[in-house]
Amino acid sequence: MIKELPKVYEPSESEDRIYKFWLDNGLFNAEPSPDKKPYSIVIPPPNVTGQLHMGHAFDDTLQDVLIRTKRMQGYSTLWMPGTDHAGIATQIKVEAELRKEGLTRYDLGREEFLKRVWAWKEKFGSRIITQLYKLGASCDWRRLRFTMDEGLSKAVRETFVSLYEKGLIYKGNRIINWCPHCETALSDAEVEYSEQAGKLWYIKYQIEGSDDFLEIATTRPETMMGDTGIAVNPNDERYRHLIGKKAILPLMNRPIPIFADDYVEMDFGTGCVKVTPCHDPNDFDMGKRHDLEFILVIDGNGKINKNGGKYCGLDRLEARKQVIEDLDKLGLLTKTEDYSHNVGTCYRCGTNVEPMTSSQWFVKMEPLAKEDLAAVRRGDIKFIPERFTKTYTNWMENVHDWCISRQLWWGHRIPAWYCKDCGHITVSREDPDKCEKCGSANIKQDEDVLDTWFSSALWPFSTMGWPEKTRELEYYYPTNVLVTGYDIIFFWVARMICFGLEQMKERPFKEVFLHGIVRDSQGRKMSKSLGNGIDPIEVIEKYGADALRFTLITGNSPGNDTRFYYERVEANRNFCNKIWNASRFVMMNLTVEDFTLPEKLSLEDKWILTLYNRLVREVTENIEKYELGVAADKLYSFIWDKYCDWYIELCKTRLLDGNDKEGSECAQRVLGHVLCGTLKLLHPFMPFITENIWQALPHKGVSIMVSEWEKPDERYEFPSAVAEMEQIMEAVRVVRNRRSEMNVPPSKRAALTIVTKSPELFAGAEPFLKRLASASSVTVADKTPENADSMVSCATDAAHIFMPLSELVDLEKEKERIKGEIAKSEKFAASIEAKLSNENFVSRAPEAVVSAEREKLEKTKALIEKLRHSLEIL
RNA sequence: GGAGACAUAGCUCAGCCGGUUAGAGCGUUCGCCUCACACGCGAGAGGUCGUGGGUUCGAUCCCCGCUGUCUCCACCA
Repeated sequence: MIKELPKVYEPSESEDRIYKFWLDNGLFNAEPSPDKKPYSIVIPPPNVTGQLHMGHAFDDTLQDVLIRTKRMQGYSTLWMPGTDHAGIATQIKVEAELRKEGLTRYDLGREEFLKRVWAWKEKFGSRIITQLYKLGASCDWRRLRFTMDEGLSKAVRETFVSLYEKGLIYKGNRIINWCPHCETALSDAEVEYSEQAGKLWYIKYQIEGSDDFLEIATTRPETMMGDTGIAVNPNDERYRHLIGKKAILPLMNRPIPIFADDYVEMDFGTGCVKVTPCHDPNDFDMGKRHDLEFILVIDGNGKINKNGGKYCGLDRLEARKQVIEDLDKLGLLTKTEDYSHNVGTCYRCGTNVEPMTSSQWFVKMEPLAKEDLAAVRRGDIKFIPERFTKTYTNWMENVHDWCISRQLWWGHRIPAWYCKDCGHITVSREDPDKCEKCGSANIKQDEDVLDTWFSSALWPFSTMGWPEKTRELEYYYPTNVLVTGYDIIFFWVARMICFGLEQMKERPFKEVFLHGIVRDSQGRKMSKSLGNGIDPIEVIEKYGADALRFTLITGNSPGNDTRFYYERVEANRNFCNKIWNASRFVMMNLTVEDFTLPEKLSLEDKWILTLYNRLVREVTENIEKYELGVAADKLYSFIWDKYCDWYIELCKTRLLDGNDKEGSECAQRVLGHVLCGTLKLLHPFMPFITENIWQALPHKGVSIMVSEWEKPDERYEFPSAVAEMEQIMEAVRVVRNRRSEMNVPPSKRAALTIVTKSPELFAGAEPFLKRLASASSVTVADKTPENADSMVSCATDAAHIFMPLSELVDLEKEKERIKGEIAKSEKFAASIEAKLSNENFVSRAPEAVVSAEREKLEKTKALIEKLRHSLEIL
């Protein structure tokens, strides 16, 4: 037993050692076991070459709390770890490295480039994992998966092929979002809209065969070379006569049809819309409806192509300038207005996204979404907090087909081969060597890879070995809960539900526990560009993982953002220190070998045990309901305000008096029992310090993390002891209060005379009053002492306490003070009386509420009576 | 345009789906080196719970309107 512990807890000295101890003993390992119930969580896979940021720390702490709790509750728990290849993000990083050498990926070629990326992955792939060690994450690391592992790649391929066979994946030439910087298509979810200052240009078009003009307004003149029509509202009187005629497209001098479409708003701009089917989603639809020509004028690199006439080769922004200038010269530019509008940007690089038609692969969402909505409506999948159900259903109800092909090299290559002879596309589970239709060997694989989120969508089952039928899948699937931020509901959560239901015919998780974003102390998002990110590893090194974890868990509620303050980390570091010292105190006084509770318990033992029982019940319940912050708060206040501030102090009487062996041992057992139990309840939140202390205390088993979760024990419920103890505590408080008001130092002790109807109780409390209320002696009396007029008094509802310190007090001021207290209590009593005299209240409120009010009134009256008496004496 | 969240002490937030003399951390005031802890102990000050209605015996909590802040979705060229 360690008795010489340092006064200040130093987390850095033990955390790594403890983590290694857990690893060495295989305590994180998950095995399907028939005699246990399964509990599983898959980690939201971080980018393989990324670093741990506060968002991960938050997300993973929440998961670790749940996993550790369930493990202690006897479940066979699997926390499945892994990393994501993060297509665009990783490729961008490696390309940036290449650029330093003056190279592009095209210089290297596909194969060489991929070698580079793999090397990059080897170099940085383990960094984030070891950072998770620091946090205390209890994942089964033997099972670490990567989205581009062989097995997971097989899952991706199987899914692609089977969806293709069902007609749920198709290739089509449709309008998509294109990032000219990343040079790839993006899905709708990958586009972030931002308000940008722009201009609205008004341009004159001549009507064919006439001297008349019509005017259009546009924010994007650079696309006009691709215009193939002009639309007006069918009800617009101004333009009705032009419908069916043609206008001459300026600069290109090409006649384009004028037609009517409901889409056009009459009161915006001029009421005439230039239609560019290849570069605007709405125009694309109109183009289809009215059978317009489709002319692509912007290339993948954001430059105008050969269809753009003289502007060919110009960057889109340069082209815009030129077009405006030319129109102005021709006298066709009539007006320029400032106009602020939402522009789509790439979520990875921030570049303005270019809508354009392109031949891409899509997942047909409509038939899938039906099931996805039904599962949530049935309650098979529950969102916490519930309001996110609506976010999800709104999105699912309006979901568009998902563009899944990316013009990147890093990722899962699309398993489709094009026949150069017959044009047939062969999509296959095994690499084909000939066209499945015409047998030609002249086939070539699609150059593109799949959206990163395609493989992420399979994560809950691909990590467990699917498409093989594995023990893990059988036992741990579906997972119990998915823990993630509300910001990736669409990217990930919705798609996992989609593919889980489609491929497994079973939901991927039963519950989705959503949290918010960790912001800086000013409420700003932490970001690289602002430089306001806080590195969790630095926080851990300085304050310990437990303090960081506690900071992330407390002070917020599910689904809400939270701000990060060093002051809070410090407060929680102090809490660790408090636990450390309380434990140190217990150990310093230890002579018994175990913490079996004795038959005969003291009042204060009954009090703390009752409160402890309540704590066990509530903390367990709170965790069950994902109210982790509430649970943590309760542990904090129990340990600090109840166990340390009162119980330890009360125990000192028995522990330090020397002659009371039985009492001392009883106190030790209760102290130890409650401490051990509280450490267990705290362990999911603060795994390191609890293990550290638990190891130093008498214990059974290898580790606190596999010890049995506490259960409430009805044998230790003592409500009347709690009430009695409260009376004593209240007496201590009022005496302290009086002394403090008079500025009496603790060293100046005073003889107390207590007038009470519970003489035994207060006589028994003598040691407590001596220790905690600076009493030199305690006399219990049944009536006011003779010399009360020369004493200072204070009162609770149960006790009238006198102490001879009157020389320290101004009599008149004392009278005023008492009068004030009486007034306050009388006001309170009056409010209760008002309630109780209300017929409706007495008859309609629950009996328990009414009797509680009656009791309150009685106590208040008892207090007032004593205060009045004090006043009389003076 | 649609949806949602938030508005509680100087600051940041809790308040566990109606009954509390409304809580915490930090900050602040006063007194303490009290034999676990000054990363501490004791005692205080500080809140018309945004606003106007409604439901109820009773509303910080439920419903409706308003004001303010924020977020997401859609996206009018």
